[in-house]
Amino acid sequence: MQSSAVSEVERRTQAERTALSDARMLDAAVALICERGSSGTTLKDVGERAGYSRGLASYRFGNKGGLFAFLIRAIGESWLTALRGATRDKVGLAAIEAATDAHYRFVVEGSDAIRAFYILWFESTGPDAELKRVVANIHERRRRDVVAWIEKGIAAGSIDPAVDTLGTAEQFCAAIIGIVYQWLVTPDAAEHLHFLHESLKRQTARALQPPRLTEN
Amino acid sequence: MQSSAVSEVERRTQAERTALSDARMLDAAVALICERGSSGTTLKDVGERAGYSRGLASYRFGNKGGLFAFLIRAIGESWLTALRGATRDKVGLAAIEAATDAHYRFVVEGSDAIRAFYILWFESTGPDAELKRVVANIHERRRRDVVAWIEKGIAAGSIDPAVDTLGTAEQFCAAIIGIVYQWLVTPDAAEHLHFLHESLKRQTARALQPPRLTEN
DNA sequence: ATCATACTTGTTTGCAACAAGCAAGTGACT
DNA sequence: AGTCACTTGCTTGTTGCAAACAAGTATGAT
Repeated sequence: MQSSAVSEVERRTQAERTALSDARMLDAAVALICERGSSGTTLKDVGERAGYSRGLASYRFGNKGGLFAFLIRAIGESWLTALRGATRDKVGLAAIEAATDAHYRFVVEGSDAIRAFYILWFESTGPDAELKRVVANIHERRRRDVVAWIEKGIAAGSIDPAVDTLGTAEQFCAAIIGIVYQWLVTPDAAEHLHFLHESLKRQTARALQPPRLTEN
Repeated sequence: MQSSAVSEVERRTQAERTALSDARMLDAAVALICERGSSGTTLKDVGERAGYSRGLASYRFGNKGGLFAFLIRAIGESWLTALRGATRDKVGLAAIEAATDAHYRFVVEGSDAIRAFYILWFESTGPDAELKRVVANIHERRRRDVVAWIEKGIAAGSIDPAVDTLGTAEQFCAAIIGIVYQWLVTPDAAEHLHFLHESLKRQTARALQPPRLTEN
């Protein structure tokens, strides 16, 4: 509004230009991945759908792997922020339950971006190097968060110290992945997704508060 | 050995020829997928690595999706057979535990084929149509098996009839998927994989034999 | 000998990847 | 403030490669 308010050509700084094209290409890529899958998404289409030339996505991200890594990073970051908000000040089972709820909401609400995110996530199982590293990194961070919650719960006295911390955390993360998988292949079953999250909370609660040992 | 035993060119029936080339291309594809991922695997390389021309894989399977569907079907079938053997005559928790053990062994032993199988499995999360249907089908069959085991366990009196049959089955299948994911991204941790399977058995046992209700 | 089926080779099309050019923003010097 | 050299965002031209299909050759069947 400041410099040439009348001119139709809005003047932007270089940083703003890239930020804008990045954002537009992110949207375009998300839409394309949801529509055609990641292998059906071409760099050409990403650039053009974002309103630029066929070459821009290629130029900016180098190759398909670069684009995908960018997407995972960007969406993953926004997810991480949301998660931190949801679990702030919580420890132990309460934190895990809050995180599970947040995950459910995130999946249901953010739909398209999250779907693309997880499609890429699962794609990273092949030996595709870069993407694999990024995803493994996020996954590891998740696991560490869960471990920390359990340990703080133990310290606070709300969780049995005898609990297998690492094992439970891994089980929990594995279950989340499994749930997401179900959602991806059966996207319509929204209520079903809710059920699986609830069920996971119950199972984790049981794992963290083991029944009093019978003495044989 | 029958017709021209001396001749170096062994005579085969047409059926044998295709069976042989199918098998060789399956091996080649498995190896390539493990080495380079599915997107890095070309039909040309599959044909040539199997000892044929660049065009054979394309001719036989039509397109990449066709090849992948073939792989999933072939490997999935062999897995299903192994599973049926392992759970024969078992019901309830015993069947589920046997199936879990069988899954663990299958993954550890069959390594390369199973890895390729699951890499493709996870890839099928995108909207790639054909592969997706095949995988969803196998997944559904698995789930139904688990439901049947639980129901038979209830009928046999070894499982509490109040148990949420479908929910537990889905939880179980989701956990298997999650475990496999872990293995794919961290293939070296073999003992870890064993732990996750054991842990899943324990959790499922708990879910199926809920602690006697406290009466509040 | 003929026919059918397995397999190969030729050709087209489309994308990825890179290179070279054009355009828009930035900062310094007057 | 104006304009000039430089940097950075973006586009267009080109090459190589794989998918997909068509047309041909060889091998087994009858």
